Amino acid sequence: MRYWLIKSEPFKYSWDRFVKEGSAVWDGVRNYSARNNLRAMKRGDLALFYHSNEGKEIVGIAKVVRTAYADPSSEEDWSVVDFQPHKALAHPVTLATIKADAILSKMEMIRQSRLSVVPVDKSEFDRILRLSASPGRVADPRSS
DNA sequence: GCCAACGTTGGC
DNA sequence: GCCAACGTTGGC
Repeated sequence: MRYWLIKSEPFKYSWDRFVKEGSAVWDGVRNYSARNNLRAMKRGDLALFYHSNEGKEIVGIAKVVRTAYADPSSEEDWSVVDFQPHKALAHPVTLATIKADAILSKMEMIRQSRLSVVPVDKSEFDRILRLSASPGRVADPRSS
């Protein structure tokens, strides 16, 4: 089981709409690294759902329900993956929190800030979940 | 194969 | 609205 992070501008496609519709074809990815990440996803993998531009926070978790297939919105060699909502975060985890955290500030999403589909380590994923359980920040284990 | 020009993403 | 980072394109 692997973990990922997928980005969406809420004005284009929001978490709320994703939940309302019950599933999403993740199309429109036009970057080779992002495409390769999509292609590496397996059924059941979990992806953090991040709102870029507006919000700048992780708001929920999506689950891969269909692995990569040809993007119907393109004649070229692009891929899509189907997701279903898995769980909303009780409290969104903001970019500011991520950047201020010793573990999370090393995330690929920070290193490669423009990439819309990035891998996430299990330790990072677990920490996001912990932070999302309560409002505000949770003490960094390394600093205690 | 190099690199300048340009477009896009996304944070600020 | 600006700009940094980075990917892509195309001339040479």
